Amino acid sequence: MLTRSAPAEILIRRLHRSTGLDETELADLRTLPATIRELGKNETISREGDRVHHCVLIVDGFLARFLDTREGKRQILSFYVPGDIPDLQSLHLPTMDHSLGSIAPSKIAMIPHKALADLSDRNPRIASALWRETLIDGSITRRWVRCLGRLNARQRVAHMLCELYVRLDAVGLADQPIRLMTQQDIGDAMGLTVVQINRTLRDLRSEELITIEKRHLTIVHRERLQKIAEFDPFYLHLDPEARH
Amino acid sequence: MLTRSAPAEILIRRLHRSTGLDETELADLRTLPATIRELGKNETISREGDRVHHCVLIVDGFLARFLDTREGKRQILSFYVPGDIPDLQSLHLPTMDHSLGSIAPSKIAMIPHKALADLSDRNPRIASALWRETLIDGSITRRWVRCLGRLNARQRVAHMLCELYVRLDAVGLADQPIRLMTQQDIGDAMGLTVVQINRTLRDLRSEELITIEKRHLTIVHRERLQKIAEFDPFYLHLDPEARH
DNA sequence: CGCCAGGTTGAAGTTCCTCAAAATTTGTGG
DNA sequence: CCACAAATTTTGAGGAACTTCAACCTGGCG
Repeated sequence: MLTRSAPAEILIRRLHRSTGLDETELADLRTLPATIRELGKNETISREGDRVHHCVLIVDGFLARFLDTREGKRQILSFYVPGDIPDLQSLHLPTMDHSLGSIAPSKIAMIPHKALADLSDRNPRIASALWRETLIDGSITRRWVRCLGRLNARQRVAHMLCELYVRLDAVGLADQPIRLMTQQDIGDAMGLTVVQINRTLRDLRSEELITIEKRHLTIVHRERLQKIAEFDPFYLHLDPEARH
Repeated sequence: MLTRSAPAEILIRRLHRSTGLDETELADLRTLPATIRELGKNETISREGDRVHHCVLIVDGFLARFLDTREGKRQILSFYVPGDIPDLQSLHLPTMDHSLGSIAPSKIAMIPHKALADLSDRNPRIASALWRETLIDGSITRRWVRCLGRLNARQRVAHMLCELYVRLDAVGLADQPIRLMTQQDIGDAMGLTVVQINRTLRDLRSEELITIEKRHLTIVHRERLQKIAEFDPFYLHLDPEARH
């Protein structure tokens, strides 16, 4: 059970923020059964083609969805932060069309599909909130398409950092410097090589737009970075009432 | 009303194929009100930031979702073919986070959100079928991320052509040569310039993998083209029971 | 028949990749 | 807490893939 457990509270806080539903309406989430799992770095949770029976709620760490190419190159499709449920789509499409794994030591709660489906049937508001989360995930993926298709390395990296900051900030994790994933992971996400990521980060640092100390990122000039990246957080739909 | 109209039948056939629901279960779709609209080439239906109140069902033609960059570059996020509802997400996220427009003369049916929402409430099977469509759309977008991030021009174009073929085939429109969008549109979709698209298509033609006559595409060697593109149609989730 | 969107080609330039090596950081066991 | 191995970051040099610019075709349509 998630009763008063950290996972339940994370999810409630998250859905409260994204949908505006109050705690009473979301209290049902505490009835969800869940198995906690601790993961090291680079552990795969599910693979393309797998049939899965649980959804994953991130309690701590970073996960990523990814696809591989024949020559062993990896493309990360999306990063996920605490409070995210990266494989919510598996509730309706249980055969994975991509893989899911950790890119940092992480803690996850595995929630059986059946429990989530039953809860959704009982509680249409929660069903709707989960719907919404999945659609926002789609919006993020579409931004990445634009990012990969039309921005250069500098803009892509800047965009990724802006998005990461805003998403972490939304769950209260951007107060201190942000622990970054490896440059290889950033490259796999932005469709670039590690070398290029390294040079781009060096340039952003030398312009004093960001600092990185012991792998921890601080954004020094958020406005300038956002301008470089053409970043507008609207696509994250963080404010349920926002009208652009 | 969509009663026995072409739009209703297109949607019923489409959802029948993708979900396995039979005609009786989907008959309710005929009660949906709809306004038919004819579009020329390159007409915008809705823009990033717009608040919309209808979903669009494609009856004939091609639509595309897209995002622009500051310098006026356009990134197409996805192509849509007859039977698709490209903006189903607007039912839950009514403020557009991207734009939608035609890339060929097209015929669309505009269905009011309210009617679709009411029908979904009344008929959970249809609700679920629509859910599924949206999730498949997400799967397609994720493939495009991999395509843009990790494939070269040749592979990207091959992938796009394979996907277009299979999606059109699924609605019975791939028997004759396929009327292509402009090379500019293909470039905007694959994150490449027109020039590069032109050269890539020329190469694919000279290898006799495809032929293009009067802008109509025929895939001569589908297997070889799929191999080049690393194309596996599973991600389209066309067969509701497929397990990879 | 002539206009114009769209297709085609060449040449030069840029961005990013590849390969390779070295420096630094992180993690682990003693 | 140190020493060592492994992982990650950093830098350089050369090359490939794609872009940019600019011109010239082509075919469908009024």
